[in-house]
Amino acid sequence: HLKQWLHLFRVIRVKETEYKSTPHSSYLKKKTATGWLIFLFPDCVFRWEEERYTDGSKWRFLEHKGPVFAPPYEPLPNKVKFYYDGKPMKLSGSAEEVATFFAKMLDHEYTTKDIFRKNFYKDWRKEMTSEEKSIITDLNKCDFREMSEYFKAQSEARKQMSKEEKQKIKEENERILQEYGFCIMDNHKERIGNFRIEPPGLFRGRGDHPKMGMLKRRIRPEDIIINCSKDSKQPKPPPGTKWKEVRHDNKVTWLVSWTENIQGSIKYIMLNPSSRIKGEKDWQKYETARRLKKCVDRIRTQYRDDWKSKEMRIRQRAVALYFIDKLALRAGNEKEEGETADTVGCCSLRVEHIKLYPKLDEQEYVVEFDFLGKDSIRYYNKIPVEKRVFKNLQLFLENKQPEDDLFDRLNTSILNKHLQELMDGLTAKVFRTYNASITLQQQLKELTSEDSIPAKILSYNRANRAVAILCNHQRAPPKTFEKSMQNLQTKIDEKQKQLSAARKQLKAAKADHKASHDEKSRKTVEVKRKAVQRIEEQLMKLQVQATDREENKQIALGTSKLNYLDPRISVAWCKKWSIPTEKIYNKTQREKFAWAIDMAEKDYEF
DNA sequence: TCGTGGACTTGCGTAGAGCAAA
DNA sequence: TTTGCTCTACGCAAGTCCACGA
Repeated sequence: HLKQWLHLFRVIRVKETEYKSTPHSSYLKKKTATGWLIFLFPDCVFRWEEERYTDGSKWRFLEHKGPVFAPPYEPLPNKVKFYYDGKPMKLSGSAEEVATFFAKMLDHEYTTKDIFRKNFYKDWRKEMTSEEKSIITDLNKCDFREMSEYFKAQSEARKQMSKEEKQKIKEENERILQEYGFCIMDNHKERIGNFRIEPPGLFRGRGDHPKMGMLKRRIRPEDIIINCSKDSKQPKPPPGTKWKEVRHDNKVTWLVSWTENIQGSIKYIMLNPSSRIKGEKDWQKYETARRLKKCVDRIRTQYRDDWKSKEMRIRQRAVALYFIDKLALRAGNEKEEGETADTVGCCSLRVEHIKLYPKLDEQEYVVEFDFLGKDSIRYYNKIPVEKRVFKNLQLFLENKQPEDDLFDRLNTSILNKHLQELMDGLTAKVFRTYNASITLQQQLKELTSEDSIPAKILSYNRANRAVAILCNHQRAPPKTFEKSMQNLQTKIDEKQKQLSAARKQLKAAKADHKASHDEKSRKTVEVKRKAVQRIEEQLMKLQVQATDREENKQIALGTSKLNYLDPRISVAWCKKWSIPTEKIYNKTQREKFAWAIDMAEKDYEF
C-alpha cells in the first residue's frame, strides 16, 4: 500500500547510539532489532533542501493528464425565447450561445456601457447566420430578459438541490480533481493550480477597458500545447481531436498553454503554490530582498547623490528610484495604447498625475500623486519630499503638456539595467518586497506586547495593514459592510447595557455588604465584581473587533500576505509569542508557506 | 537599441462552502 | 432547520521582467 505513495516520503535510518534529536515534528519512528532508528518524513520536510539544477532546467520528469475542457454548450429549451423588436426569434446554435453570455450579465451595469455593447454586438454578429445578420440590425431591439430569467431560475434551482444531489456533484468534482489535478514532477506528486480551461464568455477587463464586451472564444484541443517529458505517459486529447503540439521543454515550468484571443497573449496551466518549484522560487525572491537589505543604504546614498547629477537622465532615474523605494510604486512598463485600460506605474507617470505644492498645510515641498495603477486602482497620496527632489520635479515638468511623460528619459529597462549594476538580481519590484517585509518586521516589534492572543493577533493585523497601505492594496468595501458594522454596533450597545446593569448590581451588593458585614454578602460582592470584569473584557473585545473591521474597510490584506511578506517573519513571530501558526495562516496558506514554517525559528531575522 | 513574445508573479472580485446565530 | 454572514478557493486579468532577433 505504501509503495504508491513512497515518492511522498523520505526514509532516514540512524544508528540509535548516534541519534540526538530532530528539529522536525512530523515523522514516524521505528526501532529495529539491530539498533537502528527508522524515520519516515513527509517529503515536504526535505524538498526545500533538495539540489537545484544549475543548467537552467526546471525538471527532469514531468507527467500529467492534460487540461479539463469547459463543458460543451447546452442549447436553451424551446420555451425560453429571445425576442427581436418584440417578436420571438429562434437563433442558430452559435448565435444563441453568444447571446446567452450577454443574457447572463444583464444585471451588471457594464452591459449598459457603450463600448461594451459595441464590442459585444460586433463579435456577436460574426457568429450569426447571414439570415440572422439581416434581421438583427440593432442591439437595442434585442430582448434577452427571458433568457436571463431562465438562468436566474436555474441558479436558484441549484441552490435548492437536495443534500444527496449536492453530495453527488461534490464527489464528481473530487474525482476530476484526483484525476486531473495532480502531476508528477521529478520525484514529487504535485497539485496543479488551474487545470480547467477557461470557459468561453464575454471579456470584461478592469477599469475603462477598450476591449470590454468582446467574445472570449472557446478553447479546443487543437489550440492546446502540451508540455511533458519524453519518457512520461502523454496526456490523450478527447476522442476524435488532436493537440496543437506536444513538446518537451524542461526550461519552463508550465504543463499546458494556449493563446487567448482578446490580447493574443499566452495562458498557462502551472503548478499550485504549494509545489516545490513555486515554493523555491518564492524563497529565492525573499532571499534577493534580504540581499537588498544589506546594500540598501549604499543605494540610497547613491541615488541622493544622483539628484545632483548634471545629466538629466540620471536625475530622472534617481528621482524615480526614490519614489519606488519610498512609496513602493510599481516599475511602470509602457503599454500599447488602446489595447488596455490607461494605467501607469512609476516610470510611466505623466505630468497630469502629479501636482507640486511648495507649501501645503504647514508642510514644505509637497507632491500630490493621483493616478490609476494596476487593475485601475487609484493611487492618491500627498507627501512631503526633500527639497532637491522637489526642485528636480519642477525641472522635469518644464515645457511639458499634461499628457507628456514625467520621466521622458527613463523607462523600466533602463532603470532595471542600472539596478542590476548596483546589485545582482536587483529589479524595481524587489524594493516592494523588501520594504513590505521590513515594515512588517518593524511593526511587529513595535506593536506586539505581552497580552492576550486576540490582542496579539490584532497587532499582527495592524502590522499587516501598514504594509497593505504602503503597497496601496485596496478593495471595494464589501456589500454587506454597513450592515455587519451595524450588527456589531448593536452587540456593543447591548454589552454596554449589560455592563451598566452589572455595575448597578455590584454597587447594590457593596452597599448591602457595608450594612451587614457578613460573609455571604462579601461573596456576592466578589461574584458581582467578577461579572463586571468579564463583561468589560467582552466589551473591549467587541470594540477591538469593530476598530479592526473599520480600519480594514477599504484595505485588502491578502495580497501582501501572499506575495510580499517573507513568511519566515510571521512564523518566527508565532514561535516567539507562542501563537499557533493556524491563527494567522489558513490551510492553503500553510501549504504555500510550508518551506517557511519548516525552516524559520523564533530568532529569524529578515 | 528597440520591439516583441514568452514566462512568471501579482491582484482583485466573486461564488459558494461552511459556520454561527436565530 | 433556516437564515445570514464570513471566509476561502478560484477565476482570470494585468502587471513585471527577460531573452531574442532585427
